[in-house]
Amino acid sequence: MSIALEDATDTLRTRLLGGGFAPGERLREVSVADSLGVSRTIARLAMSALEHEGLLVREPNRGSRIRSFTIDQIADAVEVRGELEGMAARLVAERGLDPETDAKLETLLVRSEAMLQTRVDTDAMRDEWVEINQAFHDTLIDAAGNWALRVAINQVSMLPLVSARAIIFDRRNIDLSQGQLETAHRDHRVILAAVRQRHGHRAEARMREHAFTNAQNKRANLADPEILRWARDLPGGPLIATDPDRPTRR
Amino acid sequence: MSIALEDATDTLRTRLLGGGFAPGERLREVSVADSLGVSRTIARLAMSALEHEGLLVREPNRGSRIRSFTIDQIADAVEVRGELEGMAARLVAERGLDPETDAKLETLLVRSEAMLQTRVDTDAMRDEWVEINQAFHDTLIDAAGNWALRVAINQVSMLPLVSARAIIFDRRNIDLSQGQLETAHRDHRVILAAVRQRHGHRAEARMREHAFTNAQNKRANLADPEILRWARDLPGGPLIATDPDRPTRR
DNA sequence: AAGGCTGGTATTGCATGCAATCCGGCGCCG
DNA sequence: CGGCGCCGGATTGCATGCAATACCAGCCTT
Repeated sequence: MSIALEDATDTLRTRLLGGGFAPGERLREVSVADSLGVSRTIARLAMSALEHEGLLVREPNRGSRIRSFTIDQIADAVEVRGELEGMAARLVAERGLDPETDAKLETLLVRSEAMLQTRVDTDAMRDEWVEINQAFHDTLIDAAGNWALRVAINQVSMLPLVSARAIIFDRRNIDLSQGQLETAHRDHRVILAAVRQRHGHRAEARMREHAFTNAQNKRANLADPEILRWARDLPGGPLIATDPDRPTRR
Repeated sequence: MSIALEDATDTLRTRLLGGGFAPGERLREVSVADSLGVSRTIARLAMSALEHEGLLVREPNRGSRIRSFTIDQIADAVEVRGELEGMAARLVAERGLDPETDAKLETLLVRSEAMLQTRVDTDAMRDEWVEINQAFHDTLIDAAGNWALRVAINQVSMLPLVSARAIIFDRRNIDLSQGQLETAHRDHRVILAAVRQRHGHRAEARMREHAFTNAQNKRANLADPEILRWARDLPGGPLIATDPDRPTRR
């Protein structure tokens, strides 16, 4: 991709995930092009890319609409991600961890532990936590050395609130939130230990559970109207459908 | 997508998978456009779509090249498909099979059994077998009712020789080939039985094994130069890299 | 003679213009 | 008064033209 197109795609994606448009809203090429300051061609290509990513649906001769996602769809996708990452963990365990990857994962976990010594209660800390979490998952996936697996995970992670970055912090109840982080961290520890011991099945099972917990938390959290309201500030949050059975139409 | 673009994309995809271009070859927009009888715009969009599907890689300002796939990459992708279809089988088992789906799967298996009464040794029969096989897998996946799972499977199945359609028949040894079909069919029978009994874990494990066997067969078969030569007639066959370490350059 | 630079050519990247299609409103006819 | 058909505006679909960039060959310099 060229630079202008890539910029336009990124900007449009961010705008979509950030709630620049209402779910179900129809996107007209000209307005997209104008708002991005590019030509219709570029806007069209960017929309095409986002269509492939699953954020837009294209209706022949009618242009594109924004997809909206139900909480169940999101949780389902998280479970799929868990299945795939479970496979990644299994593969790495079976094949063995090379020293650099091992060290990298260890460093990440040490950083997590350092953070957990205090409470993760500032935005900066939350951001750092997200980074570490993402890096841990990515490192493990890449270590599996299975290209198709990488692609599949990227595909599902593209959906809103599915990626390892999408962590919902409950600001009302810091203790609860902190507890979730501690649980997640323990999972990471156990997974890494299992991988080191070449326990493929255990690594897989634990990774799956790790994701399943996440999916269940999302289901439960997003059912809470107040948490849902916070979640709308997350990337993709605005795309959560309020009423699953009646997708927003114009 | 519009009609001209869709046609162009399909044609180009078929041509790529069919070996119209050498792996690693650079595709120039004008030549693609001319050969498809469309404008550069459409050619460009079609190439962009195939890039998202993973068949092309785009280098900035340098256009697109055809990806080539090593046997290992293909087998890896088959294993990923197996993992995902295993999940699908598990979900269906846990959630229970509705009567229509049950009947549909049963019908497919009965048809398979009828075919296995005689030898599957004509092209027409092989095609029918492929259809049935594909339908069985698709039905099960759709029954899982997990959209992200569907998307992920479609994504990996797009790669050459990965989909449930890509069955390599060894024409030299009909007995061997017939034996593979019988094994595959027994797998299907066991999977359906496990699903009916709501044995999620068993259904998953067997489906995974089913795919793993397939992946192993592909690894073994494609190592055989003669089978590899036949495989090149399958969709995507020509994209199999002969020498993994030295991707074809112009 | 070898290496670097420069100009030309081929190719991609982007914008705009024209044609095809669709949607909504109005009028006509039953 | 209601339904059907036609027409105009709006929007997408597609093609072409121009600009930018990268590749390559030949020359000039050292």
